[in-house]
Amino acid sequence: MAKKRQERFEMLRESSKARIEKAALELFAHNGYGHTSISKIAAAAGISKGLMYNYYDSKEALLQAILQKGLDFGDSLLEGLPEDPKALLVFVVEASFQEVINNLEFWKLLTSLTFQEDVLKTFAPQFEQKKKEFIQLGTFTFQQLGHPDPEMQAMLFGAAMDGVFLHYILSPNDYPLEEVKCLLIENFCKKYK
Amino acid sequence: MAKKRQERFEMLRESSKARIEKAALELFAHNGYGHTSISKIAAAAGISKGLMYNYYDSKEALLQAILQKGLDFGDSLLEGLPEDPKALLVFVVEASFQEVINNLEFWKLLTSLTFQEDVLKTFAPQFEQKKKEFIQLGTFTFQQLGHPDPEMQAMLFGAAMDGVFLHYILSPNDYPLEEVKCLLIENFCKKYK
Amino acid sequence: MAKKRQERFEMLRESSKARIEKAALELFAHNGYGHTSISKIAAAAGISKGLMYNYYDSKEALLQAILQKGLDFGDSLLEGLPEDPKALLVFVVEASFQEVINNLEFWKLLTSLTFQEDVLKTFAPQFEQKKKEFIQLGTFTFQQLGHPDPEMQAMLFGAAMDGVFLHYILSPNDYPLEEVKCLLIENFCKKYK
Amino acid sequence: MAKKRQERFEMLRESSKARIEKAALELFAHNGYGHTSISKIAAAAGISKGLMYNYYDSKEALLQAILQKGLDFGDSLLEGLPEDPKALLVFVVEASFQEVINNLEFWKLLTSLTFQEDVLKTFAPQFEQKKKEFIQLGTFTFQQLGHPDPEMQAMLFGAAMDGVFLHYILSPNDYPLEEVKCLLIENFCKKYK
DNA sequence: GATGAATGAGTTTTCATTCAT
DNA sequence: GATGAATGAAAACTCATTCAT
Repeated sequence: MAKKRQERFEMLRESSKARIEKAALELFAHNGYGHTSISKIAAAAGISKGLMYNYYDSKEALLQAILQKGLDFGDSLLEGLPEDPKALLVFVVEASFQEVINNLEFWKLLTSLTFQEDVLKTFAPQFEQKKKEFIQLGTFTFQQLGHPDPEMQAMLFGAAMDGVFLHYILSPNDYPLEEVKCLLIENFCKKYK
Repeated sequence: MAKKRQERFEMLRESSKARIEKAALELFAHNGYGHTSISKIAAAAGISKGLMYNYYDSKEALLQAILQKGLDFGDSLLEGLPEDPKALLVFVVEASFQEVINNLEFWKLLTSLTFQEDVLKTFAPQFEQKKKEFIQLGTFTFQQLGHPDPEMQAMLFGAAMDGVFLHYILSPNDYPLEEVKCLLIENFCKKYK
Repeated sequence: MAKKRQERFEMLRESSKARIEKAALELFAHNGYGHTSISKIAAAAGISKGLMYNYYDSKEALLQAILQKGLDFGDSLLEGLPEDPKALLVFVVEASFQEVINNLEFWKLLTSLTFQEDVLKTFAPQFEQKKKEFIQLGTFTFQQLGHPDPEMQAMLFGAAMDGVFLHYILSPNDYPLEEVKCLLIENFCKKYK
Repeated sequence: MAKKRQERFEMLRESSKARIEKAALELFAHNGYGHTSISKIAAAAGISKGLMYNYYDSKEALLQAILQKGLDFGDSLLEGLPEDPKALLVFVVEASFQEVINNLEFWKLLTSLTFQEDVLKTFAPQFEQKKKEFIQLGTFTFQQLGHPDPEMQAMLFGAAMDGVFLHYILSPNDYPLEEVKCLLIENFCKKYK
């Protein structure tokens, strides 16, 4: 039947796409987007150069596909937040750390791309929106906790997390992530008189 | 002192070498190392492509020369430190923020290179050393201030600063650097019971 | 007769082969042979790329098949000619103009291929033969009409027709084909003293 | 002196550019623009592929440069026209034939490009303008010569010339250009009662 | 017959680097 | 020192063709 064939092709396609995206993410994260050639991706994925272009219009389109997948995945962070402000902050910290641990390569890639603005322009609006939401949530929560300058504290809080992630991403094997996380919680997730 | 580097620039201001490095730093910081061609650097510096190779063996050697200058800072940071632990932390924060403000382009470049391991490999040992010294100083100081886990607190402190710098570097015009700095001092530079 | 080709198309109308040739002719004529990919032809014909290779050995073989059909015309042109020399010339003009109008795309393609010698090399002998026959017929006719240099006049006559067709093919919507045809007849299809 | 060096470089550049344009025109005219790769041009010109891009931004820019040069050259056709209408037509015929003979390859290239509209879009306005001028001149002249439909006659006249050129371009060695030219003059450059 | 995933040779283009002057 | 013409390796991308199903 025709369906069988279509299914088979669908499977082939998905398997190849997955292989390509896996190889590309790995190489992009490790060597940088600019330093990773299609040839290397194809070699790592065990396919020919040309096949990539059956699935993605360009090298950049491949990157976009990888980023989109990662962003879809991370959308769930702000769901199911606790009501209690202290608990909420702790939850955000825990969830964020878990996400970075789980998708280390993706976050490494994303962070490295931050400095090549042109490649990220497609996603810039989405990022700005998320950042704003994060700051707003933080501002509101630090206000509840009695902080005198909740918005700035939210920014500092975000910066501290990003700083930790930066260090962790750069040497994930050595970094005492768990301990730093605990101190981060102690330092920020508390009543401010 | 940061003045050292400035002096060096002063001395070379009129020389081709200085013009090359100035143009290169600007372009590298703005457009990225990989996206900046020798042609553009030469044009911006007002010299010929060939002359570059009289001074530097390669594009990477030019980069290394630029980076080398940045390493002077760390040395000067740890000079003339106050005795008092609280004052010391405040001093380090103030000096670091000032350095990043003064040499924004250099730090933007350095941060962007963080994710191109190969390019930085020459400096990796030096950076590791500086980082260790910074952590040791922090550890000692937080101990003096009575923190129960001074080493981890030093790491968190360093991460928070780097996070703030990261955000500032990415949008230097919008970022409320001064306010965040004050909060950073309030949050970290204090007695811990 | 031109009907021959049409019949052939009728018979194959529903078949994949006819759909392929129809789509290919359209695309070749509009976008050029070189700029038309097999993928686009297959998509336009509603078949798979692979199927094309069941019918034709290569892209060029497909082109050759399309061109072969056009050669039928010349054969039919010289059938049923009037005896009277003036009437004969008028008949040739009318029939040729009608053929170009009816099969505009085919003639557009053929003309554009004129400048890609390699592609036409298969047909070069056939074309040469037709041209020679046409010139001979013209020579004979202009002789009957009393022209002092009938062969050269035949060549000029053929060139004038081809020139008109060239202009018409390049902007079929604007060109005053009918008026120019009338003048062509007036200028050439007459007694030369 | 600096001037000497600049002159020397200027000469080098011009000589390379001339070699490139000569090779390109030859190959474009013979094999078609699309079938001629940069590699082949470079090989024919005895230079490296890369050098082309020192002088032209792209393959298309090289083509444009070649076309522009040819058009500048052909601009002089309509200068110094005789007053007498018959003599004017003869003059146009003679000058046009001479131009095509002198720059055969250029005209072959230009004609072949007529069917790849996209490449010519830069020049389309210029061509339209020239064509219009030519038709207007012809219309006016045939009117002077007493032709009842001078505009259409001008179009036929232009078509006849283009047709002759087309045939000549396609087999320049065999074509009896001189004789056909004489007949063209006899047929068109005369009083129409 | 029919499909479309997969291939790989070929194309345009970029750019760090060399070198004759 | 200084120049910029010239090189060539490598990059992104295209597409006719093959082949397992």
